[in-house]
Amino acid sequence: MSDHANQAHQAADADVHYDVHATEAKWLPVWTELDPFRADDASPKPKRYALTMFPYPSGDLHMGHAEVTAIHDVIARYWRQRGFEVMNPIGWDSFGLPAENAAIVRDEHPATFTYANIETQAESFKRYAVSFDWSRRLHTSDPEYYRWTQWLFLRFREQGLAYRKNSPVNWCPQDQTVLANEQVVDGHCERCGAEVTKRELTQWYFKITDYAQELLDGLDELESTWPARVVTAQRNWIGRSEGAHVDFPVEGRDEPLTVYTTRPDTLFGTTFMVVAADAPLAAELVSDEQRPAYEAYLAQTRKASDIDRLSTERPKTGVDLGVRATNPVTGEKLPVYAADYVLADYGTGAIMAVPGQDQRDWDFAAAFGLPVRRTVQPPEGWEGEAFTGDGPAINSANDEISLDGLPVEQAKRETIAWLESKGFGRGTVNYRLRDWLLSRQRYWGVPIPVVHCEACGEVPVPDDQLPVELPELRGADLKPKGVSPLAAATDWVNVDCPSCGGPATRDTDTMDTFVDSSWYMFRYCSPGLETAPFDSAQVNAWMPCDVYVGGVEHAVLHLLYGRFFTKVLADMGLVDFREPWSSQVNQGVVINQGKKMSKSLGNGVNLGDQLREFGVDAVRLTLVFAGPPEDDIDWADVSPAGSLRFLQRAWRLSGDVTSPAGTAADGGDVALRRTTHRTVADAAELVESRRFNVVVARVMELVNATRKAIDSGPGGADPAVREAAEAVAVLLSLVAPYTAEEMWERLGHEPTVALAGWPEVDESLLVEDSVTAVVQVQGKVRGRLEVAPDISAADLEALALADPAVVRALEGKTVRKVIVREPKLVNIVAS
RNA sequence: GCCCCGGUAUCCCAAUCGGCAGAGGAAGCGGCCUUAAAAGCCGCGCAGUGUGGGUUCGAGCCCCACCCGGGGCACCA
Repeated sequence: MSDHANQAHQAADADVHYDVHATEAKWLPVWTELDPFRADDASPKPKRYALTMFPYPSGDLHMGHAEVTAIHDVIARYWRQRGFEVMNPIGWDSFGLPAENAAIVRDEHPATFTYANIETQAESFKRYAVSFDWSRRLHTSDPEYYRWTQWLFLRFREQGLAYRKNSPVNWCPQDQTVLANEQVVDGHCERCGAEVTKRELTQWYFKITDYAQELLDGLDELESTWPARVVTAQRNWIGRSEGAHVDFPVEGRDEPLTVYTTRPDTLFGTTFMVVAADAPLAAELVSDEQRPAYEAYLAQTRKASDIDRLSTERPKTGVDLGVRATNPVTGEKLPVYAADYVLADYGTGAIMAVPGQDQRDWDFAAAFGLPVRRTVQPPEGWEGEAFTGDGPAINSANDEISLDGLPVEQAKRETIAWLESKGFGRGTVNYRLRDWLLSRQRYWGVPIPVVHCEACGEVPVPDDQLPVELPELRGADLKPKGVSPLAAATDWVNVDCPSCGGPATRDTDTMDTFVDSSWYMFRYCSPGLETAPFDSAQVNAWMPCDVYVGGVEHAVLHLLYGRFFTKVLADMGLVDFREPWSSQVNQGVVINQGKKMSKSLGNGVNLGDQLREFGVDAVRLTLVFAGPPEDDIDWADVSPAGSLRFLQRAWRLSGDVTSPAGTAADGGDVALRRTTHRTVADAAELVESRRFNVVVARVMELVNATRKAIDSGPGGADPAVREAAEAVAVLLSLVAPYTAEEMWERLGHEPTVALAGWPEVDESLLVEDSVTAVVQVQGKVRGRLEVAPDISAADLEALALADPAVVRALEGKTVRKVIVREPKLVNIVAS
């Protein structure tokens, strides 16, 4: 056992120390018995919903869990003290790959590993004294939960919001599954880090793009209550751009070649066209003569990884498709190329190339010896290649329209109007956001509740047959084979078609686990409900969540998907709000010695060790006090030992109070009473504005002031001392529940301090009877005056000018100007 | 390359409206207590706020440029 814990345990002089671990052991069962954190749906109190991102059950809790829940719990416990009915639920995001991979290695079932970890984490959360409502606990891998995930999927499908399509998708060769766009980071699998390749597969998608504009617009309202970086990340991700679709007739083809451009004003400068090599369109357009060359190029493109494709340094490659398109504005015949620098799944998969105004097109033109025609006048002395800035249009006129001389924005508008009037194109809004690829070729997830029948095609599993439960597979059965492990469970796969009764097979993919976590906050509002995913009335009563606390790594994935689900549910009439989380807090990460904790660096800090050494309260206090919640915490910079010392100091106050419980504070030492009331008032404001570290600092001040009052002031019998100590206990209950409870008991009260209520602030004690006014001459402090807080500007100016030090400073000078900011400052300008 | 956030004492961090740069903690130093140490208690703060300009009676805070750190986007037409 460590030195610190030893000292705490010995408690030889009981007035100085309390036994941290004995205190934890004492109160935990009492709280379990009292069950003070169960949220009452029927409560008449105003409701608050405090949500923390539910954990994935990987081993035991670590420092990251400790930080997020410590911060989150301050808010939940504060609201409770303020008289709100608080729902603070907990559950587990318990489907997912790590358990499946572990099951393969250990020849087990993923559930064994998963549920064992959940139990471990649950016990740890309880010891960590998080004020969760355990009665609402859920696990996304429970059939009772995923039944409703399937139900929601079917509702989405009915509305055309879940559909199957064949297209090139991101494929992780390591995990042997497809990935959503959001799960590919710099060309690598977000989860395992393997280089992602492309495969052409038929997959399930959610049509999140239908909501692109609303998801973007909704961010305007969230801007003031969500972290700026999350809002920015989502805006970037959605990537709205405004431009036009332009139709280029193609010789020998009825359909025109339609491109998307954000620069319709540069249409006159188009000197060639490019189609994404891997777009079906390219294969359609290519001439017979060029087909072999195209196919060779395509094969080469397919081999290139996203890493290569993402490199902007890479030389431009492509192949002439052997067809000609006509520029609608000039009538010119333009060559059409296939190239890999154009993306198949953005816009129309084809572009009009304007080398004069686009560097990528310039590079391609240079590589293929294609002409350049500038349509925007570059500034004097321009030595660059493509010019993308603003300037007057040039070389942009035909018999019907002239853009020459117009600035870019105006030229765009004119061009779009002309295109629309001629039927050659139209103004368009485009988004970077793609539909959400939700199917996965893995086992430990929600089975997609669809049956494929030769006669009937795609048939949804009827609601009354839900859930479609996972077949029992374990160990080697789960090994990635490129097709879902479910496909091998033939008894499970082969079913009668729900529609015609003929032979059919189940869909063998499972859902992305982000589907599970897109609606769990709704389920918490009516967790046991067996007839629907949630009770709309309860959901509308509790939601949207008043605060959502979690890591910023979910800025675009989970947080965007959850918003999307909410909007769909609102459109289905199931909820009456359109954003699930009205405010959000992102905590930083806990690092050590300037670096991320890792096994290879050997700088890991184990939460269990810290709790054994310093106790729950000291660790929680350290995490909250370290700095603003969103800042990273370097464990080497903070002092859990210092936190423990402070808690002992606070606790000791409760033993030095000699007045009986219930003593009225009136008549107590006014100076201490002022400090107490000021601290309580400030603490409320600071919690509301999420400056938890400052709250702790203010409580430390109050503890110091109370100590002073006991030792060298009015003494422990003064009623103000009791008032202060009780305030300390309540304020500390937000961060250090064990210490606060112990103090509360020693002060003669019944448990639990968590429901003691926020101390009432006496406004009259917040008004000071005098304030210090600073007198400056030329901005330098020359004197101080004790004045009444309501002193008039004229009186303060007169006092200031009469101050001897000021008079001295003004000798030989003429007063030019006097700025008075009563009651705190006077600045005299003189020369 | 573009966009966002941040640089305050040895360290972590405070500083509502532009108004005395310091609330709190860590480390350090000194004292009391102690046979001694630990713990406890008391005391000790001349950094002018990354750099250079500007606005202002007055700038950590506002404006401009730059440096450093962190994050997002990036062949998305």
